[in-house]
Amino acid sequence: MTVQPLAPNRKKPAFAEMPCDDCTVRELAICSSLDHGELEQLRTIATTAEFEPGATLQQEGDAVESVSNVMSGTLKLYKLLPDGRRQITGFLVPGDFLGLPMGPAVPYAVEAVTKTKLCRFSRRRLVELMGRIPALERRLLDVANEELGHAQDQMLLLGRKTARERLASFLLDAAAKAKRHGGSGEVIDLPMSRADIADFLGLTTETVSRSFTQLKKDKLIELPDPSTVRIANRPGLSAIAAGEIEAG
Amino acid sequence: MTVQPLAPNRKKPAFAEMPCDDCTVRELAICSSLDHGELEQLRTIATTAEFEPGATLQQEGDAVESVSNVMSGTLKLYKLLPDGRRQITGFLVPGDFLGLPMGPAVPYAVEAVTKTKLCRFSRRRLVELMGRIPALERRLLDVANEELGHAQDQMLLLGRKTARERLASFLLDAAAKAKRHGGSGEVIDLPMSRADIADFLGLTTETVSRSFTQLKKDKLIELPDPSTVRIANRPGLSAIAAGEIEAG
DNA sequence: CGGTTCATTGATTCGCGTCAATGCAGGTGG
DNA sequence: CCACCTGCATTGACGCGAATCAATGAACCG
Repeated sequence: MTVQPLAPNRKKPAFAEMPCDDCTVRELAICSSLDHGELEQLRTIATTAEFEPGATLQQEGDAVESVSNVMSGTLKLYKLLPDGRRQITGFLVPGDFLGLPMGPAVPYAVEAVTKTKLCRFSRRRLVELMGRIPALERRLLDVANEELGHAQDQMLLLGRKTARERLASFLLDAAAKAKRHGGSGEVIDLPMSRADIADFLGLTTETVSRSFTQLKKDKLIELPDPSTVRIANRPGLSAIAAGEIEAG
Repeated sequence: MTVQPLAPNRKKPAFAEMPCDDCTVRELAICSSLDHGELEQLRTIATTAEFEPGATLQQEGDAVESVSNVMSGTLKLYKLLPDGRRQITGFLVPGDFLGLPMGPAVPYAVEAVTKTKLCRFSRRRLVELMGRIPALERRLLDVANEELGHAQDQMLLLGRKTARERLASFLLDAAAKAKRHGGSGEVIDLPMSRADIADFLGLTTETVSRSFTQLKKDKLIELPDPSTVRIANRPGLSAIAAGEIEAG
């Protein structure tokens, strides 16, 4: 998951600085739908940017000037209520697209969980490109459809699942994501804090922690350290995540 | 429980049966992006179908053969857990598009709340048309983006809002929807049961009912009958929905 | 080393769920 | 026309799962 260091680029065409050939997430990102010529066009409007953990990329309501592919690192998207209650609507990992839903203003805040590198496009120019490259628009529609599916799963989780079921679902999703990026599917690295997990699952840190302990006691997972989880009993964990178990 | 279309149109071009000129939701539906010639093309692949209240249009996991515009009536989309817990992910009203996210199988069940009329297209042929009509694809992307925005709002609601706040949010959304269709924005008709509202808001019917009573007591709404709500104090209701109020 | 942040665990509270009863239409058949 | 359902909304009594409040421990760091 390591990426070679980059010079700080700003607005210059990033031809030399951003060789797509070296991009480790090209097959996952929206770029995967493009042929060589189209990729060349996209490349000319792309720049890179890097953020440290905790950095705020944008606030809810900010004007959207750019959209991005995540090249490395992890981001969190969240919404806030006036009194500070927070709901994290998603985590973005390498290959994910940042910028949906596309509107004049972003409906959520974005913050870096780990050191994160983005491949950025001007939103305006991307829209222009979409007009000329149907495959790009199609790909974006596919991504939006995927996101919509995840969002609906998350609604079921937040509206109807117990704390235990929520955590089980989260861990399985994380494992699936990790697998897409060369992970084993058994061992999961969780770069985000318990508070982040709680705000994603609609719980508190205490409840998340207790649920971890509970899953561990039941031999469904192992917890070598707080940010590393090993799935010890996948069928059991899946059954809980799916809501197939009566009691705990 | 399952009801078939009343007007059994199958494959015939529905020129006579579905005169778009008479369509009252054309300006709201995906059709709004099309010029006359394009509308003509879409019309040739459209048929209509009608469903009685309670009719199941499709089950979660069914193969997708068609997508639709809602012409009249109300639909609910929902997901189920094995033990019967249900999460309604959305209600569709006239002008809404049924079929997102577009995949090989629908990730939710669809049921008619009231008598409902659909303008239906073969999914396969719509995808073909999308290839030829960029505006159609663009419009669908817009719709998907809109849906994504709503989904994220709903995640905040389900994960972090109190029962009272959830109901206030729901009523304001319903009022906004009604206004798009010529309603006053003050009086809301709720065709769905308390159980449906509960399953949409991640609550129980009892809690929904108690929250109604509470809002009524606080003079924020009036409730002439269970399916009719009048907003009596919009600023107050908005403040609650936004989570700006300390206590109840 | 003190200071800070974060995860875990325990004790207690509370909002909402569960269980139960009542009321109120609307439909049906005698 | 009325007796009797049946389904839905409302209300009350009570219990539980997760939140809140609080303390401890572990890792990191200047």
